[in-house]
Amino acid sequence: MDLGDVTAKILSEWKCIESTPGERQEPLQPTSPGSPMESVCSSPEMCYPNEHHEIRDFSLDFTGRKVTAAGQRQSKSKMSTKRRLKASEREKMRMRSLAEALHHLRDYLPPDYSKRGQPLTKIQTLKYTIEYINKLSDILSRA
DNA sequence: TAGGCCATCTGGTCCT
DNA sequence: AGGACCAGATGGCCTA
Repeated sequence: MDLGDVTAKILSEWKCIESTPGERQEPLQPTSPGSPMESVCSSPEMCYPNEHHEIRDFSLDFTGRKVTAAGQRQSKSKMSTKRRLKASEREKMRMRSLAEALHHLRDYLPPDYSKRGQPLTKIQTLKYTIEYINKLSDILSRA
C-alpha cells in the first residue's frame, strides 16, 4: 500500500466519521458563513494585526487601568515592576507560539472541518488530532 | 443576555 | 536570580 492509497483510505474513513456526528464527543458547531473567528483569528498573524493587543494592554497597564482582583493582587507582588512586565511579555510570546502551533496543527487535519464555516477551536483541534492519529495508527496496524 | 472562546495579566512553583 | 510553565482571574468579542 503506497502513500496515496493510505491517504485515500484515511480520507474515506474520515468522511464516514463526519457523516456520523453522533459518535463525536463534541459535535461540530453549525455552519455559519463568515465566521468571526475565522475572519479575525484564523491565524496568529490575523490574530495580532498591528499588535492591537499590545495597544490595549498598554493602555490597561499604564493608563487608568480599572481596579480588578488581579490589580489588587499586584500590590502584593514581590517581583519588581520591571521584572513583572518582562515576565508578562515572555508569557505573551509563549502563549502566542502555542496558538501558532495549534493553528499549524489544524493544517494537518482533513479539510472537511474547515469547510463547515467555523474554524476549529483549540480544544477541538487537540481532540480531533488525537482521533485522527488513532485512525492513522489503526490503518497502519491493519496494513 | 448568557455562554463560549480567546488573549492577557498575574502569582506561584520548579528548574537551571 | 531569572526563565519557563501553569492555573486562575478578567475582560472583550461573537453567536444563539
